[in-house]
Amino acid sequence: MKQKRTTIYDIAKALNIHATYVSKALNEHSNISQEMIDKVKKKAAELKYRHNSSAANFRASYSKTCGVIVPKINESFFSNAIAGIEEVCAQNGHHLIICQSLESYTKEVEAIETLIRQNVDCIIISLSLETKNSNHLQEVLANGITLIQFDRYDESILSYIVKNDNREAAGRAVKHLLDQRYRRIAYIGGPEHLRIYIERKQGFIDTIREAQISIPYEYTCNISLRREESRKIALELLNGPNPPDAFFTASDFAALGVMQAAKDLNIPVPGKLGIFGFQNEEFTQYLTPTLSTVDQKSMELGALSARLYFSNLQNKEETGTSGNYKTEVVKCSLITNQSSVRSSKDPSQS
Amino acid sequence: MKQKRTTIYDIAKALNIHATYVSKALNEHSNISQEMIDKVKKKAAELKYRHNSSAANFRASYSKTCGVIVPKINESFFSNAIAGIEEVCAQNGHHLIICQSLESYTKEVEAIETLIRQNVDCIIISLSLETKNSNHLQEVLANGITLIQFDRYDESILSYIVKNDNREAAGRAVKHLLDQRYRRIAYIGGPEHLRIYIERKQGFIDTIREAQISIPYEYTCNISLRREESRKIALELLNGPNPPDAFFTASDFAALGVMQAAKDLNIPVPGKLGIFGFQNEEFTQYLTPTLSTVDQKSMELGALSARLYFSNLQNKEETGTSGNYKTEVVKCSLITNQSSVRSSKDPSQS
DNA sequence: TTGTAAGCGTTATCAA
DNA sequence: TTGATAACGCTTACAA
Repeated sequence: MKQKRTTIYDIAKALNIHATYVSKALNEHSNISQEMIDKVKKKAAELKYRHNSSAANFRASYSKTCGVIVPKINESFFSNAIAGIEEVCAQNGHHLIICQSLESYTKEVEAIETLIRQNVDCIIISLSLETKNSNHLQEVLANGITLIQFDRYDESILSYIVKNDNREAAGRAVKHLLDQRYRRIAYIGGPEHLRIYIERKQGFIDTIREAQISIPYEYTCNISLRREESRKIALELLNGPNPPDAFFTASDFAALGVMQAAKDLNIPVPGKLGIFGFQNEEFTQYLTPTLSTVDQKSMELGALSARLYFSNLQNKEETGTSGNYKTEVVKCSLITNQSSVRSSKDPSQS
Repeated sequence: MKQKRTTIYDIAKALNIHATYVSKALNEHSNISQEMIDKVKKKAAELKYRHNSSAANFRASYSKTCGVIVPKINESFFSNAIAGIEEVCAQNGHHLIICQSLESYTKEVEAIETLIRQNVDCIIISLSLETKNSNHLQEVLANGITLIQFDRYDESILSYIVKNDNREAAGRAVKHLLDQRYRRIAYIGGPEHLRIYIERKQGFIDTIREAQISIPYEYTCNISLRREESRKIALELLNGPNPPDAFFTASDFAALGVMQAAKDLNIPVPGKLGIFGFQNEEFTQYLTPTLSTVDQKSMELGALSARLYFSNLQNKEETGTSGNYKTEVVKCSLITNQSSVRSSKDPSQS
């Protein structure tokens, strides 16, 4: 159906030279007269020739394409990360094939399959919440494809990892809450088969311990971090015999649930309840009160992931050896908004 | 560097049959004994064979890939649209190559070039604000690639168009403001080389006229719809001799600017000033007051764009003819939030 | 400086 | 039922 596109053969025929030579001319190989180059290029333009990357890539057996798998494209953390990846890839003449796992392990496995079939040069992934098994990641490596995990990673896999200083950042957030005279701080965390949630929780626990405060058993929980689920948990705790006076959550969506719960119960934030999220989703700045959160630098996280691939690539070309896998850490910054900053009049509870 | 992947030749060698036959067996052609199919598949699994789509696609001269170009991946309207596109494409065994124009005409042209080179089967695009010229879109068609424009489209190009009922939706929004007893309604619109901004403005003007109200000259403007720019304009109008009592804007970001201006001037919203946006960006629901907006059904817009491609594809296969280009219209729904709903106590100004 | 051959992995087509 | 050939468009290596 599609009309045939112009190929180097068409140009060759028109100029009475060999196709190979056209290819060389277009690529400006040395040993080609400038005259010829100009002639070929002119004819190419005339015939509206376009380099067929898919043919060239096929021959060279690479695709100049990076596969990206994220749980959800339309979640600002991920769309920012993708924006960062896209920019770096574009700068390096690579393209992006994007898949979403929708937090499903099965879909994630399918996406990996697809990308391997597609012959992508590297796969940049942030794992779904459901992913507990890493055979599919092993497959990526077995196919000689560079694997880069960002944010939600599996430590048991030999790959590049780009992550935040989760433990430290969580610690700083909790420290901030303590400084604001909150004392009964609850933690809402994520599924702990994912390392980042262990790290964030650890930051929480360590910091509380350092302050020589004990944490009631029910003050820490691990959930799937959805808004509604978090709201329910917050309601339970706040209605309980020993309500917390602050929440630190491993996700802004969970924090949103807490905020909702506070509204349900008419508890003033930050006066009687401090809230600190994690992720720096776009909406945090629009809430009333604005939500304090940990800025994960999502765009930078994405960009760094891509850069890691390209620097490794360059290294490979120059030295013939692939660099060692390494873990890069992007330092989070705290965004202390209204939800966690008390005025001096606000009472500390005890 | 990359170790060679298993091909059908490897399987053929292992089984002492011809590669062609392996291909047929894997594709379960008729005339192949079930026994053979099983044998081949078993060996394929054993050797960890993976179909090389890029080789197959190259041979078939299609790529089973859709190119997507949006101004900004990380703007919820677009990331939702992409999510919709992705889902439909995945269902149909197609992949997505995603580019962002960052609202730059030059980048958009480059992206088109890239996608043509990549041999994508279709291009789904929402134009950059800078795009006034459509030669690059013409090129897409000239290369036999299906073109689908959504939201920000150029009417002069023969392509599929997926858009909202912009004029009607704008009319309904303005009608709502009138019903809420706002009378001096200003309009902040976008660059009018893009049809959608003409349409939205027309909806505004028509509705105001129908109500037999006259619109002061300075009440309508066309800008690039950025928050700061809009805020400045709103400040000017609100500080002017004849301040508006409501704003209808062609974008939520512009509405955000207006809201900011109202805060700057301590004008109560919605009491003294009504605001109605357009786009249904995620943040609108988190503002205080929540922002009324026109829900463009971004995910549906994206999904429909993709579906249009696949139904055309099917049609082509079945009848051998490509269907006529058509324009699909997605009906917006009004989300009337707090920013435009007055209590009965609020005075109408005159 | 220019030309030729070969091959990347797949599959449609024709032959046995 | 199985095998062989050729082709998709490009580029690398080598020959002239």
